[in-house]
Amino acid sequence: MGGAKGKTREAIADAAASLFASNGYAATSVREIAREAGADPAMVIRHYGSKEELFLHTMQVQPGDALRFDEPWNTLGIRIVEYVLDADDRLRSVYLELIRGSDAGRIGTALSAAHEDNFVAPLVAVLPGPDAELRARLVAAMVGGLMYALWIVEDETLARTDRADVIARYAPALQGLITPDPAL
Amino acid sequence: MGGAKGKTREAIADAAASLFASNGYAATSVREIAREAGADPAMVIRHYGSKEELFLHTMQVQPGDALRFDEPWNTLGIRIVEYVLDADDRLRSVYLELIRGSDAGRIGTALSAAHEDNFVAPLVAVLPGPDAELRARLVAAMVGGLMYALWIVEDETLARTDRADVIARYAPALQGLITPDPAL
DNA sequence: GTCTATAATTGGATAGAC
DNA sequence: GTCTATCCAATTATAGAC
Repeated sequence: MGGAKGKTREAIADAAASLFASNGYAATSVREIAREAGADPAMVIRHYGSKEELFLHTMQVQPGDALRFDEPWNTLGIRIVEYVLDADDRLRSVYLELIRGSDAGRIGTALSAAHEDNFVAPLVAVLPGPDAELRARLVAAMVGGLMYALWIVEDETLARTDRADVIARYAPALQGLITPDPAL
Repeated sequence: MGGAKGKTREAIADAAASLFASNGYAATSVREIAREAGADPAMVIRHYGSKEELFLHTMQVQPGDALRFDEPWNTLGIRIVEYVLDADDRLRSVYLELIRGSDAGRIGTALSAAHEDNFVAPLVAVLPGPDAELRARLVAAMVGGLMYALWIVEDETLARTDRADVIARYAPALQGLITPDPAL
């Protein structure tokens, strides 16, 4: 882990990230990754063992991508919606490709882990009140729903809708699960 | 369209539906479908033109699967959540495989169409009040979120949670978008 | 560490006899 | 309508020279 030793190794990872993001897992070949990286197909396997390993190594939610759940609860719904709306292309494609590849055992596991680590667990940790775990899991589901509509179904009308309007309508639904409901 | 003429044709469709549902699009081969149907691989192509055509022909939301949107609005949120929770294996796998295959052009289009025809359009038609289209699209997103959490991520904890509790927590969020908000 | 060459499979789809 | 035989393209992954 140091210096310029793994130059081609990094080039392969970069090329893979770019191609997996653009064309998806199935449509990206090891040959194509090697060509893009200026390396040899054999090196791709030599460095990462298999195409799936390389995919899992590359398509990960980075530490910097994580949403902060430690600020005031009464605006958390808004911040969560903004997190999805403001996601950059890389983060977006990571989730998108994990979802699309979720039938392959390891990739499905990686998606479950990302969902659990990045949304469910932090939410469970901060949510006050009863049924915290259930509410956290349903909030996480709603986040997934926004990703689903915008990134998978590609609801263009929704994507073109004024950002503030989407937040004004969707965030309260999240907030309703975040703020403990005395009546329930 | 009658009689016992297309016997193998139907056998192929049935085998394809079963295999696509169990193993997904990519992992299912034309040869396997033929074997399961007791037919010849060539017949699969002869009848349906291509594997993708067969997939699109097979993995469709049937008329009987459709949710009714014409009953009283104040319980629509509950009925929508129940629709997802009560979905049978076939309907579930149709959505699941459309989502997973959504990077292939035609399949992605089919998913968008199913989403639009089965959720967004009927909702827009019945929702009263302002921003009906935006609210309909966000309700559809929430439905997708529940599918996402239960079927793609396979949140086992959520799946094991008491049905009534899930409804009690998630349906109000949908209902909040369905019932016009005078303050907005 | 790197590359050439190729193994070993598998896939979808077609041609043409019956 | 049906089946036999096969084509052709593409894949991941490996073996072994340099």
